Parts: sequence; structure tokens; C-alpha cells
Amino acid sequence: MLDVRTLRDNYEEMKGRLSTRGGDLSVLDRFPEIDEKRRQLIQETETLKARRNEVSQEIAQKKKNKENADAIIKEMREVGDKIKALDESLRSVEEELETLMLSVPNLPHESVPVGKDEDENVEIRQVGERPTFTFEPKPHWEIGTALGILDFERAAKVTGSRFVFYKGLGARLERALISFMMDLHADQHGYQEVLPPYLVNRTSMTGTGQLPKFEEDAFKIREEDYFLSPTAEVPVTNYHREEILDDSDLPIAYCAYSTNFRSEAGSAGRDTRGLIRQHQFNKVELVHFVKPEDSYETLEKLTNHAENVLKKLGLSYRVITLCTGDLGFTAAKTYDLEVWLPSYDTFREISSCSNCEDYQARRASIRFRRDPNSKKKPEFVHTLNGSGLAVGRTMAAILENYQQADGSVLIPEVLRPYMGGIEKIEAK
RNA sequence: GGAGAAGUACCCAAGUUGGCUGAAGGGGCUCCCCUGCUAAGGGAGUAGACGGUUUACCCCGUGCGAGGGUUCGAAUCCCUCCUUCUCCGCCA
Repeated sequence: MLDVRTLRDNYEEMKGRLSTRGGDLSVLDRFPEIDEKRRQLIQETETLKARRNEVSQEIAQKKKNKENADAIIKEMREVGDKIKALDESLRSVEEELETLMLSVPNLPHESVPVGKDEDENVEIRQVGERPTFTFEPKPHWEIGTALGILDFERAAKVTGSRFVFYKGLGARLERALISFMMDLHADQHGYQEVLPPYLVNRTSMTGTGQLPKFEEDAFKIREEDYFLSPTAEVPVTNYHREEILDDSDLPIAYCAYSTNFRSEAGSAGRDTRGLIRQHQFNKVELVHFVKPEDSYETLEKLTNHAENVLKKLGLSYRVITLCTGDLGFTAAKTYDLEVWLPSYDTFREISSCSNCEDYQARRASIRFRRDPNSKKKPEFVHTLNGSGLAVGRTMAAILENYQQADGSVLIPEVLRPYMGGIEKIEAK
């Protein structure tokens, strides 16, 4: 959420910057009017309340002295009615303002390239060697199915499309990847390990920005107002919701493995085969809470941590900066990591690292106190999150990049300790 | 799932004939005095937060788990919800 005061004072400028995202900004047109109306109502109602408080004392006095207070009680009855009416208008205006503010995306950082859509994202760097094949490389779902480690057909029978069974060494490899990533981040990158709930409530989904605008993208539990978490960013960022942290607590860095669920509404027909776009997938997520002045430096670190996973796995990738038009709703700046997938003959997203600045912190009310003895107001932290990495897509990348002419797949060196020393997955 | 109890400020904890309690008392914390230092002792201070207004201070409003209601006025009365605890049942 943007700061209402800042928006009021820099309305035209901020509107201009927001428009580079390309979305519909017409909701903002109503802002000055609603904002003004709200403050006016507050003043009116508070003046009356101050008077009511005063007169209440008077009434108490008179009652105590056994004097007659009927006249002022009658007057106060009218004041009470007015207050009630004004409070009601105020409530509806505040609700309107809230709804409006929740539907306005974050302001892009000034370093973000202005652009219309993903075609205008800017490549920062390419890292690693792409494999060369003496044969036609196969897509990962063919490799995995042939090896008997992925079973899409039975998943479709048991559940539906966009689900998969991992089996045998495939299941083992998925588990190895999760452990490898978590160990790397926890032991070498300084993150604290977290295993969060997979169901989250509506307030949490609103705190990180999935709601209210993108409800159709999430799976909703029927009986409760719970959602299947689409990313560990939701539970882990909301872990500190409505808290005031101590200066000494920061920075905080969590790494969380979780299974994620997405409805993929609107993605019908895209990536229908393979592991790339599943309703359920595993992901290791990195989440930071930092002081505002540190967040951009942290974004670089966070991105490097995610890159490290790819480097150690020996996968070729590139880093791109999302342009304003491709930026996510809550992000001020985002780097995507895209891994090389031979069968696609292109790079595909495998991680997205974002600085949300104080946008989520304001929605979720996550603050910190710079000086415990100062009377100054607490400030909002900056939150960042990034995948480190999407495990299913990593599995796809390994199958494709490490495939051999005979249909087998080599296990990257760093994973072998997690695979009981196995070096290769072969057909039985 | 059934039965019961409770949610007051950093912590503990008073407070149901509604109005000198927006909150007693204790602990903790901060400052001062005393003491060579420490301990002990004495004194003073201590809602935080949000909103309006403001350069800032002051001021005003909200606030006793959350949200409604009754009332001139609610921590105190009524309703709904949430959370925690205890017992029973069930269960990975």
C-alpha cells in the first residue's frame, strides 16, 4: 500500500510513475475527493465527540448534586445521533479509501527500465555454459516419463491436469534439491530456516498483496476463510505482521521450503506439458526484513544467493531486470533468473527476486523502532522475497541439461551426497 | 467434536448497583538521591499505537481480545466472532 499522505502531496507525479506499469489507473481519479471527504468527516465527528465528552462530565456532576439534567441530556441525545450518522458516513468513506488503496500497485523504483511488457525487460548478465548435444535434446517430461520418475498420466487420473507424481529416484531427486537448497541458504548464506503453514488466512493474503485483486489466482478452502498459500512469501512475510521490531532485530533473513498452490486461472493452454506450470509445486523461498536504507543492497545479495544455487548445479542462466510494464503488483524492483532449457531452446523463469520496499510492510503493518528511547514513530521495514529456487522447474532444468544420448540423466555433483552417492538416473 | 474458564498497558494484576478509574496495586524499565564500588535503601517518571491538526510542542479523537448493540455516557450491560487454558472424546 502506498502512503496516503505522500500520495496526497505528490498526486500527479505518483500517478505518472504508476502509469508506466500500464495497468488501469482510473481508480486513482477518485482519490483526492475521497481523501478530502474523509478528513472533513473526521473533523466534524471529532468536534462533536469532544463536546460529548465534556458534557458527560457535566451530567455526572449534576446527577451527583441531584440537579436536573434533562435539558442537556436531551441535547446530547441529538448530538449522539449526529455522531452516529457522521461515523457511519466516515466508515463507508474509509472503506472506500481502503479498497482504493489496496488496489493501487507499488511505485516502480527509479532504476527500473520503463517498458510495456516482458519484451522490454533488460538482460543484466548471462552466466554459465549451455550444454551441447550430439543428439536432439528431449523435453523433460519425455525424459522423466521414459525413466519412470515422473508420472503425469496417473496424476491426471488421481487429481487432474497440472499435477504430477514423482517416483523412485525422481522423488528422491526432488527431495535432494530441497535439502541442498535449504542447506546452502541456511549454512552458507546466513538464513534462518522456517517451515511455514501451507494454509493462510485472508488477512495474510491481503498483507502481501495477493488479495483483494487476485483472488481468482488462489485456491480457497470451502469451509474456512483460508487459502492454499501460493508462495511461502505469504506466511513468512506475515510472520511479523502487526509487529514492531527492535532495531537490533534487523536485518532478518528467512529461508522457507514449502509446497505452493496456484489456480493458474488465465493460463489455460500455456505450458500444459511438464513441470513448468503445475497447480502444486515445491519452492524454497528467501524472505528479508531490512531497514529502508539497506533494501537495494539486500536485493543484490538476495539475487546472488539464488544465483548461487544455479551456479552450484552447473546450470546456465541469465539475470534480467523486469521493466515497469512487467513488474509484479507489490514489487518496486524485480530481478528474474531464467534458466536455460534446451528443449525450449530458450531461458525460462526459475526465480523472481523482488524488493517490495515498504509496500507490503504498510499493508501488513511491519515496523521497527530505530531508537528504543526515542519518541519518534516506528518506521516501516522494507520486505524482499525471492525464490531460491522453484524446485520443480529446477528438476526440469536438470533433466534437460544433464540428459545423455542413452536417455539417462547425470546427477549434478553437489546433489550426489543427497542421492546416496548415485551419479546417474538410468532406465531400468 | 462435547463441557467449562479466561482475555485490562512491557509483565503480573485490581476493577459488574454504567459517570471523580483512560484505568488502582506490584514487578520491570528510565532518571535522581544515598553509598568508595556493588548490593540494599529513598524519591520521581512510565500507555504503546493509530488518526486529525501542527515546522514542532500543545491540543483533540479512538483505545481495557475484535466487531456490533443499548445509553446523554460502557472496561463495566447485551449480541456475534477470535484466541488461550483445563477436562472428555477422536486422531497423524
